[in-house]
Amino acid sequence: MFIQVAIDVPLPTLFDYRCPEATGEDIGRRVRVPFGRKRVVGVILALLDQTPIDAAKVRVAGEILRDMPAVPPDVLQVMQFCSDYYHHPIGEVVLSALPSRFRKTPELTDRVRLSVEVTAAGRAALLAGLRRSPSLEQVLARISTAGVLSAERVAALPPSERRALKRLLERGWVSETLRAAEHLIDEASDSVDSTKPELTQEQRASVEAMLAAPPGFKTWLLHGITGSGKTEVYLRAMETALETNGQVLFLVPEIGLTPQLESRIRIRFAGHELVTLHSNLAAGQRAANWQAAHSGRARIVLGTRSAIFAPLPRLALIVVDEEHDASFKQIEGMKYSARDLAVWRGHQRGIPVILGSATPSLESYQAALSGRYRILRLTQRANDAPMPRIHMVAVNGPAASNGLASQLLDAIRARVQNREQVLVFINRRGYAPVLVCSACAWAPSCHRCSARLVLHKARSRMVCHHCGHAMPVPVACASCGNVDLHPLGYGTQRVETTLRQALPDARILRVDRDTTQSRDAWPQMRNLIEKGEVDVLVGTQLLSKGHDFPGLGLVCVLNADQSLYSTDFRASEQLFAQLTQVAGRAGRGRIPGEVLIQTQFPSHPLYRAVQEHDYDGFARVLLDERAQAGFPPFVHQAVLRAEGTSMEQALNFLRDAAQLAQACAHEVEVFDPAPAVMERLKGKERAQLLVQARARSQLHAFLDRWAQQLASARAYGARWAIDVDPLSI
DNA sequence: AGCACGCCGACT
DNA sequence: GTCGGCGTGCTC
Repeated sequence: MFIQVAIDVPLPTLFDYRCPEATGEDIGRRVRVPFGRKRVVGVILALLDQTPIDAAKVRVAGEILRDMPAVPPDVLQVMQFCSDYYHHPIGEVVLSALPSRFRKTPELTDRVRLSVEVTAAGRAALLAGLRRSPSLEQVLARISTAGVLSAERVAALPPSERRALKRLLERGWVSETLRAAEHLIDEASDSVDSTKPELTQEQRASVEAMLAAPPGFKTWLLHGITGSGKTEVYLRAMETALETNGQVLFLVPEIGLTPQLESRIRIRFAGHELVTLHSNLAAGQRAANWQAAHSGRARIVLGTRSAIFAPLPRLALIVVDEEHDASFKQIEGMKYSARDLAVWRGHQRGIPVILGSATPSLESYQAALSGRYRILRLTQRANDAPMPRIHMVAVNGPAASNGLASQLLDAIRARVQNREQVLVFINRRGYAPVLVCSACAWAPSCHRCSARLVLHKARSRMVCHHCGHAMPVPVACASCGNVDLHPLGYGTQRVETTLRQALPDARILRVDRDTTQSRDAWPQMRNLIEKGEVDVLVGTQLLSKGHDFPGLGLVCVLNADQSLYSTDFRASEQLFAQLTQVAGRAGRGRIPGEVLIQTQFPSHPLYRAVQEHDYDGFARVLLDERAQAGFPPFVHQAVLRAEGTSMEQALNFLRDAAQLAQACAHEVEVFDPAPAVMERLKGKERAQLLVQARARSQLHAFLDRWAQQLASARAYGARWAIDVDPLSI
């Protein structure tokens, strides 16, 4: 008996091993195998009676790791589909979709351990004191101070303390099941009414439409304006799925940004176990949560894109919230779209999928227009709050009064005096994007990337936003020696400085990647915002996503115009979505919301559409343009990306690839190889080649042939990968 | 990707 | 004479 094993190497093949003990039960299980001169862990994908591999080459498999549950067949099928569709090596797909715990070679004694934390009973015991068992008390106190003792630290405990931990577990003073947000329930259940809110008419219509649909696969596009209560519709649909003992997979762009959503789901379904799956989890906890999903114990899995690979034996519903968000598309490694896979998996399992957004992607919207998805609309805000009023503030040239037009400063001042909160949104961090020589226009740039270094005054450094490279701020021009270097343009730091000068008494908080780096920085900031201890928030897109700040009355948007110059055909779609989302943060409480967009082009059709909250009209205009110009969703694209130490390497490979493509392309348009928009990135020269076709089937028939030829083509030392359905080209 | 083998330049 | 550069080739 032979087994076919997926191994974490960038090769498009499985590897066959002799394995007499393997049975059908072992498909999806991990196995220790010799590979080259190493021993690695792979996953068994198939059993074979015989192998076409040369008998002398076939080696004997090691131990099958039966302590872990097998990856179920439907998940293996999703992985196989990914490998085929995205042209990514099967071994990397399988192993990268598993929790990291399951990827590496386990030691014989290394079982997955759960993180532990002190229970309510444990806290009570600790308060009462454990005079007769000092060692128990000591360990209990340590876990209590640590909050959570990670699986790694549990494993590292000395034997005596391990024994103590075992007794604590037996007494129920410490619990093994880690529920990171349990405290949220405690906190929130005091203040939040958890009864179900009344549905608005539109919400009820949406819920009823879903209930009335015949069981089985269907994709619903829930198009609900900001504040219209999409979440409540998800919750009702989840209720139905949970009632019939099903499991729900709930995908979000990022976890941690909006813990309100997590606590809301936990509160509503307090009787059902919820686990999260995302990259910020400790390895042990992620493995434990994966197992909870696999066993069916976890009834709700709330996760980011990689959670699409979670094993869910009784999966009954998939929700993709903010489906337009670009973070559902992985841009490194296997470049999959979790949103598209969600629809595939819904079809595979014969269950409904809900894609929700205030600004659906044009792909999803077109699918709804064509009848492939069914659209559900929420056009009214749930709590009768009016939509924010949006005004354009015209400025002449980008450098209006230190970044902010006086009209904006006046409006901010008025709101702050009125004890309302203000959000100033600028999609660029740092102080100024360029530091330029006033004599010869020289500006420091990154030596590893084709990008200017950004001035970070707070750190006194020049920083590359692409590779992280940082250097001291130059005192003189490297080209002409002139000492008069001045910052050009505006970032969050500079706007913060301007605001501090203009509003010396206001409490100003900057929220960007620089100020939220540490793990609990953002939760603390959110706490300050919620308690009303912040007057003005200055931040990047971190602040635009899904938050609910009831005290927020005014949103100011500063450098939106930048996107109007972009060559990316998706720039308009994304700018409209971003402005709509950020505008949606205003006036969610009792305060009527207002949005001021500072622009040089106040009558630009995009701004008009944002102002009129006219998603449908604008989406149709964009779709017409896309149809005319032959862009997605009316064509299907793939990009062959290559990188090397020189541009010639990359281009030579792509020129050969283009020739191969011409030879086997029917109905497929092959463009010329060209340097990437970001020619140099992290010290690598990059180029790309676009191919597109009218029909998805044509593109994929072509890609199958082409990828095979590319595998044996000369690479000139370049590295390459195919990006199917690229988001940016 | 790793990690071998393999064939040519500067060092104890 | 050896250490070490990265070019090519393989991993069941």
